[in-house]
Amino acid sequence: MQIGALARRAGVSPRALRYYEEKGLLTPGRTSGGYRDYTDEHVETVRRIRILLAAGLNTDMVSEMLPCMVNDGEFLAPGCEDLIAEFERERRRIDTQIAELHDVRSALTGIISAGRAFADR
Amino acid sequence: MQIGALARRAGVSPRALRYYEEKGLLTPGRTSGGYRDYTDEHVETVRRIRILLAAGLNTDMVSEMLPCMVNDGEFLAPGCEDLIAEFERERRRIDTQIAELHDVRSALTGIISAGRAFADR
DNA sequence: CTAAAGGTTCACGTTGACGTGAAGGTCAAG
DNA sequence: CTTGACCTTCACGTCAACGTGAACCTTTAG
Repeated sequence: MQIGALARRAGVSPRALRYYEEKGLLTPGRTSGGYRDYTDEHVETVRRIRILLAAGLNTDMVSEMLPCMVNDGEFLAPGCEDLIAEFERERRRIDTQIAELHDVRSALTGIISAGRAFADR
Repeated sequence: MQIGALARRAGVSPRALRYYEEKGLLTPGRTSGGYRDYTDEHVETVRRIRILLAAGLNTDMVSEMLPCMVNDGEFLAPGCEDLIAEFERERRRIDTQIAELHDVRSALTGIISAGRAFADR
């Protein structure tokens, strides 16, 4: 599969795929002509990358997590044990972020309902 | 209160306070010498700005929300009614973001627990 | 053989929320 | 009246995840 096909299937730009490779998140094969050659597994990998990036992780963190993700969250390679502390830090960061988002959400809800009450008067 | 004092009380840099002013989030008075002059209310305003920015809102959104925030989330000025639709869009964005964070959080938890099981074997 | 579609590697541009000097003005203290 | 701490306004630098050409190569179809 060429880069354009993967881009369409994964819903990202070819540029993004080249960027992920540059950051070590994706390692396609190469054809004799120098074209990148992707497999079906890469589609799933790209989906995971997008989810992790969307949650605010950076590419370094994603590159550490990907080899530790198999199926629905089982464990994979030796080497991942050393990263547990880092993952726990990241999880705390996410908990903090979720809490902050909840605060802002309720603030927004307060403004919205107050606005509605005002408009419905 | 000068900019340095507010910076210490609010836990931000003087540069950030000047930036907030440039973006219309903060409007201090001026002394005869040209120094910015802040009041105690500005401390609370800065705290709100930080919370909103930390939740991923941009300065434009914050500048629209601030005048609509009074006390613990009551309603304030006329003009805020027109922004309700925008606030609802923002709230949906936040809901999406929270869901994404929960997904990544459970993925992290899966990896961590699998790693622990592996280490405890 | 040739054109078109899609690929390749640079390499600079973008956006947002600031950081970081540079060059100089203000003000209370000694 | 001078030092030192603090302030002022430019104005360029940073970082991350790409966007956007430029110049060129590969592959398939007619």
